Amino acid sequence: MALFLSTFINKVDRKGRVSVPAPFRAALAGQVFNGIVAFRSYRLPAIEGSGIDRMARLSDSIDELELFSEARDDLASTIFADAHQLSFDGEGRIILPPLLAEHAGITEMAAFVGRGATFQIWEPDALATHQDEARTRAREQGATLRLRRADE
Amino acid sequence: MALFLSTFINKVDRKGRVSVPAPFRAALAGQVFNGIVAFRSYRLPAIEGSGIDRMARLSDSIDELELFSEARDDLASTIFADAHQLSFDGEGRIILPPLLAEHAGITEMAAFVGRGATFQIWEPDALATHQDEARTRAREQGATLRLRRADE
DNA sequence: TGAATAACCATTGACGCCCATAAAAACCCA
DNA sequence: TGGGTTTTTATGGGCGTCAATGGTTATTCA
Repeated sequence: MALFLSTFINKVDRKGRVSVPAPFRAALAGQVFNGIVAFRSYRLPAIEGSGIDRMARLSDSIDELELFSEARDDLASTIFADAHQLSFDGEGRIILPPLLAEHAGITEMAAFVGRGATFQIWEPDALATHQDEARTRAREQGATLRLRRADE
Repeated sequence: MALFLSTFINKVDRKGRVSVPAPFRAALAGQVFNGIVAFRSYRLPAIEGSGIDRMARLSDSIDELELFSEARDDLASTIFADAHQLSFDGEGRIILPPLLAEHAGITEMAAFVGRGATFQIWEPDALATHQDEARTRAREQGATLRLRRADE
């Protein structure tokens, strides 16, 4: 499974193209679709991104929700209907669809933020604000995580 | 699992490169990514380091939290966004990103401190100060530790 | 035929890769 | 055990390559 780490800030050119950071491209290498999958985050002013492999897993997770439930319905329509397949050009760039760019407030620069199995794309200033809040919240609530054992 | 012991102080050259101590490199041998993962310590003026295997485990742990929950979000953005993959050059060196070096106050020299499954990178003087304090605190509080049995 | 998109090429600056050297550690053998 | 030899580390520097970015031409679809 791909592992996305760190944050990279790249420029959006006048044609709406952005380079996907080389390490992210490397993490996606070998997947059936040569590009990324992106959709609007429904809680944050950001774009959610991942490889196409992850979408298959998401589909499975949602499949496990109760049939005809409202939650399932909402998730399915929010995520899959809104998902864009953005393929790489020869230089590893994607074109940010206006709808997504707008949702994240991206105009000049785009910040690619690793989140482990997925990543997000933010407007750099909005990202800085959000991270301050997230860090504070994580610390205040003493968010902890039990680390899985290697063989678990 | 990698095991990092002892302390090594190496020079940072003008290109920002530092040799990772050979014993640490040996401990990391065989991992999928030939290098280290580093991020700013939350509580200390130091850099936290580990192999990529540990990050993969962290990613799996976070994957078990509820999708799109706030807690998951906060953890992911706090942990992964700030992590850097630093690969070894042919001589076992890494380049310290300015952001990390700055956080730890590292300019000339870097101290690699083994902490078992992980390690830290310090500015040598700051490390000495910190260790004095830690030692004093440990003595005052009579810190003890129950050793796990081998099969526990 | 025009607009949007995709494919192609060009530039530059950073980074990875290679070689060289010196010191230290490990090794070997008498 | 001790002295000498070999190997490994740490460190410094140069050069080629690739990533990021910008622009131009071809191609597709309405």
